[in-house]
Amino acid sequence: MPYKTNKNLDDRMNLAEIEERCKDFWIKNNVYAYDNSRTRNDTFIIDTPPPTVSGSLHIGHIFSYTQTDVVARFERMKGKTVLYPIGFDDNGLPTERRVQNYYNIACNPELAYDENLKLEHIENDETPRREVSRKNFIEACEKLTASDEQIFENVFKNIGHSYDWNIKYATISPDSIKVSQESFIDLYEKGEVKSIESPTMWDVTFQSAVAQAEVEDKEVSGFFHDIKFKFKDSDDGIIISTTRPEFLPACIALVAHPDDERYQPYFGKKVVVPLFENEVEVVPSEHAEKDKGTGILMVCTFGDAADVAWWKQSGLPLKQIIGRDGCLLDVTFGAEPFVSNNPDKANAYYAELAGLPAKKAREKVVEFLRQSGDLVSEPRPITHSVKFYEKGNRPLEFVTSRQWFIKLQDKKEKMIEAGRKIKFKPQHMQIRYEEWVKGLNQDWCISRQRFFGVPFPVWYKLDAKGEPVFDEPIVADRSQLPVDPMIDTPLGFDESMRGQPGGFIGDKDVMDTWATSALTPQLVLDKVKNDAIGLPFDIRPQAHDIIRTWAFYTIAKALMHSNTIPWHEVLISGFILDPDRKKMSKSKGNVVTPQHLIDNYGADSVRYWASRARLGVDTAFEEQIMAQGKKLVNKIFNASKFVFNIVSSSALKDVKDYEPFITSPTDLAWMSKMAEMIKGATVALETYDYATALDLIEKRFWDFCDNYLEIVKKRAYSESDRSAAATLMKTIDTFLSAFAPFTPFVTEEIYQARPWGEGNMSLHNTLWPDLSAYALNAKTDALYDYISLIAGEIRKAKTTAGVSQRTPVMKATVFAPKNIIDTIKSGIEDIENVGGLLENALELKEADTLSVGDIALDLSATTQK
RNA sequence: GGGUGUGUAGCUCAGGUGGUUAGAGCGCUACGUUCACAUCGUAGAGGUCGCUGGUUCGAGUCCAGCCACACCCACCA
Repeated sequence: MPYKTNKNLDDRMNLAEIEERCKDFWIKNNVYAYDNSRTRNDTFIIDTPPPTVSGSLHIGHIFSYTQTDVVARFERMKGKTVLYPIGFDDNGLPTERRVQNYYNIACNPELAYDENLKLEHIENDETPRREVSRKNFIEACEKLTASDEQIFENVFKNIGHSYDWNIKYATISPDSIKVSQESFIDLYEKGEVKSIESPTMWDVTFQSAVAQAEVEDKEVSGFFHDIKFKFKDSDDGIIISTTRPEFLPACIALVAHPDDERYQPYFGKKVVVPLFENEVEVVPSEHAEKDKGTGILMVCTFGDAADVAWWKQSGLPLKQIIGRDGCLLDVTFGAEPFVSNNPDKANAYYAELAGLPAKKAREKVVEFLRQSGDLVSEPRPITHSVKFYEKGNRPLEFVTSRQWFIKLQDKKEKMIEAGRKIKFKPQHMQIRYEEWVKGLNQDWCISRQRFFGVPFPVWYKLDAKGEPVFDEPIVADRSQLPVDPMIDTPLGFDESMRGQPGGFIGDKDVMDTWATSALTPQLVLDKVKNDAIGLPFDIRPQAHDIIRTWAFYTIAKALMHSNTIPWHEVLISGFILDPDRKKMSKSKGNVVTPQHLIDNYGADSVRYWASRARLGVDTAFEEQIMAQGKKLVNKIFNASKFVFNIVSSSALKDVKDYEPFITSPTDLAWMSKMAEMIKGATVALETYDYATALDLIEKRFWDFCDNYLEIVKKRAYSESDRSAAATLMKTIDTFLSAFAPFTPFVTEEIYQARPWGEGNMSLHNTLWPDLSAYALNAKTDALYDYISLIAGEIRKAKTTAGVSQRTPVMKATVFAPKNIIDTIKSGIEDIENVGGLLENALELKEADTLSVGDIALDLSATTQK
């Protein structure tokens, strides 16, 4: 399909029209299609980040994704085929959370499917959530993600990202589920994945386990409670400070440091837990620190991560009192593990607590302690940091449950080694990766007790009593994938045996969303089905906040699956900060969305803004830069239009092969400057330093408009001179290519409207310019600088005199060393033209240094307006 | 407490291997406006390069120590 040209750029520039024309042209002509017949060496592969589908893209996405697009476009123009996929991360908790809020629903897997269920967006979050079946819930997720993804896709197309839209994946699609389940099976067979029952960090709102990487600390206010644990048959005791007195019923020991003299006399002795009256021992352990608080603490199952660690090596019984919903479980004192010297009293207290959320239970316990006199002083307010799921708003609890884990702790060394084989840009981001790996203290919990995600390809046999046999999971055969164990039946079983003693049940959990997004390279390979390519890819662009998740997990999976690194380089983009240098986030309400900026300034200008920032550097959002970009785009358009006019009326109008006509010394000197620019920009782009490349190109372009174009304007219009017109053509062609990765819309429009050249092909399928043939030696090259300087001095003289630039110059003297004078002589006509010099007005005099003086203006010519 | 980065003009940012009067764009001021462009041009004002020491003939640039800000991790009785 040919491009609908705006012939000779006759119309005034209309950004919206240009953008529409280009989008249409690029898509209909498959301009950005990946060519799978090319060799790996001729292919550039990008592991594009699939944005999380959770509402709207914000300007930070546009920022970093555009930087990658510049790289992709450059590599394409270097002659490579670019495998530049696009994906959407639409499975997992973030999506479910959005769906719950958007439709105000919650999943209740007990309910039956309602095929007439109507889903509507509900703004008011006050009304209680409507409960829907698992199937209805998943359908709601599918519905909302589909419309969200369409919006994302439009924005990406509007900003001109050159993805191959044929290679589009979604992490919840059947293909992705298959790849993700294959990954699970592979790791299961390799012994890298295990299912164990153990205390796990648990989000009580989403009622799911979460992984270390998804946890973040938040400062919250709380209270220290000083509680007296009395020795048996004594009024003396030990005072314990705790922030979580509601855990008293689950207390299993008191712990102090072995060297702590204050408590040495008590080690081995028993104390009585207030209210619940069970006896616990005072135990020495390195776990406690002498100079923290009172130096002694109570261990409960489980108030925090340290409790879990201590409990694991203690051999003491587990007293789980927090349930999956964050409320206190129903337990009875009087039998193991809830022993008590006074079960009736303990049960009476506990009956008041059972079913309450932890926070409410805490208040109740404090009230009881106050009454019983065990609270030795009033609670003291403190702020302390507490672990939260990054997307949750209630503190995490430790709940014992059966979860799938991928073994990571035994691979720290290998992971660091792998990280060192990958080049991080900027380099210091590698240190972040290593620090995270070093600090790993848990395996990767990949199961989530949720609904919209990749199911585990696993069933469990039921024994004669109907209890699941977790130690011998039935793993799906690869031929069954993708599989949903809640619907599909394991090989060798009949669906009628589901839930029956001696039969089977499906694993009802889904996988952590990262377990799938850590496979983005594999998802892409699955899509393109080309055996000639594989891991490692060339680049992984991403932001620094997800080094510990996305980069880390992808490296881990590549290592475990194929013992390789997933990519050669990681390009870390910076964040966009708000004008107060604060991180943009929904909760702060300072998020800027992109579409109105594209509408106001044009896609090219927004891209210009993004391309100016260096990798890894956080940047304050500055709309002025887009205005600056718009000026540049306008200038590119107008300068091109001007050159088109000149060329159309010149002798070169119908000449295709114009380059041999570039012969005049000034023009050759200019072309040398252009060659220098291309060389610098190429080197910069090859190392992903697009910002430096843009800077070089832009500076030279403004120089072109301000100086070169002014210098040759007059000569270019003359019938006899073909060199100037040819140089202008070559210059415009070069600038169009050089700007193409940055401002693809305006450059395509101009390229297609050129009065010379073919114009059927997209500019973005042409090759990056090579001007090395024009690189001159420094002496000849300098002619352009001299002329610019002389013209500048004359211009300045006119400005200082406050007269029009049209004012003729009667005399001007250039002082310069002999060799420079010789050079200048070769461009004398251009100097006269650009300066408005009368005949013989220019005088050249020998001197030690180059300067311009004795400028005499013909003021009589400017008196009338 | 451990780690990383940043601190240069009112604002947003550039400033390889240390070298003459420290740069750009925006903003501000003045002037101009020529047949590509007012989404224009020319010129000007504006900086003790976070602070303090050190190395050096010479430091924005190297070293040490501080200060401020941001981010990551850990602790969180």
